[in-house]
Amino acid sequence: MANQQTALDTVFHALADPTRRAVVSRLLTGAAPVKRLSEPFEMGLPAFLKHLSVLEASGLIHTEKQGRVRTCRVDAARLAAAEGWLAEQRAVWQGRTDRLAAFVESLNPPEEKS
Amino acid sequence: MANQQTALDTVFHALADPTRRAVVSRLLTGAAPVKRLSEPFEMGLPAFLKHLSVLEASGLIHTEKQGRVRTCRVDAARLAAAEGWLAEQRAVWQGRTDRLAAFVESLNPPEEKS
DNA sequence: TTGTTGGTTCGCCATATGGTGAACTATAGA
DNA sequence: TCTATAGTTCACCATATGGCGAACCAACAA
Repeated sequence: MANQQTALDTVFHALADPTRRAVVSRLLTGAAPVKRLSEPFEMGLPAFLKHLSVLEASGLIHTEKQGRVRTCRVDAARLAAAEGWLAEQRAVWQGRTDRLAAFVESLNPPEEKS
Repeated sequence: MANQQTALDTVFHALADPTRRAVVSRLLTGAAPVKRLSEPFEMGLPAFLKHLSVLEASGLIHTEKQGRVRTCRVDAARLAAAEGWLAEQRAVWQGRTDRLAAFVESLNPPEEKS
């Protein structure tokens, strides 16, 4: 699972940037070539390509070159991995607060609210 | 919402490190003082404190000092914010694939599978 | 009062990140 | 064939990150 941990590292790191989150959001509505993706942003292409490579290294997107255009598409499974970790954590926390609530109730039996 | 975007930046960045994720996980089972939290890790206290301050800056944890011990506790709402963004994205993607499936079906009417 | 313990601060270091501009390659189209 | 376009690579820069050791402060305990 050390591998998985590294995967979470790179996925969360990739998402920790508004440009990259915007790209992911955009790609979720459909694949797109690099230039089209880069248009909404102020930065130059080299900087934008770095963002793309961070995203690709994280597995959040895959790219494929055909002729002179490179098409990018998102890998929703990776997003799900991040969401999964968070859901796990929430489950732990909810379990704890549920037990806490039960404990408090056991100390202080709930009154019937009329 | 620019503020929220910044909040997502810091939350995802905070989660992009195994040490910090472990601390969050640990704190979800209950509050703890700094030293106890730091014990499982190899690094020195100064380095560990930096991780804590990253977590605190992101709002994922809050700390409070009483006497000479500083107690840390998690803020589950921030975790939920990150999970919320991911859930939103998944909804977009699912909406798209649902529409895609509908479109494909409209082209190629489904056969009744016996 | 004198240790010991929990935490903090400081200066330092190596590396990673996020951006730039300029030069370059390779394909598509006229 | 010529040219415009999509993308890539390179060298460079400023700042952020993640770690260290050493010195330091403050509070509890003996």
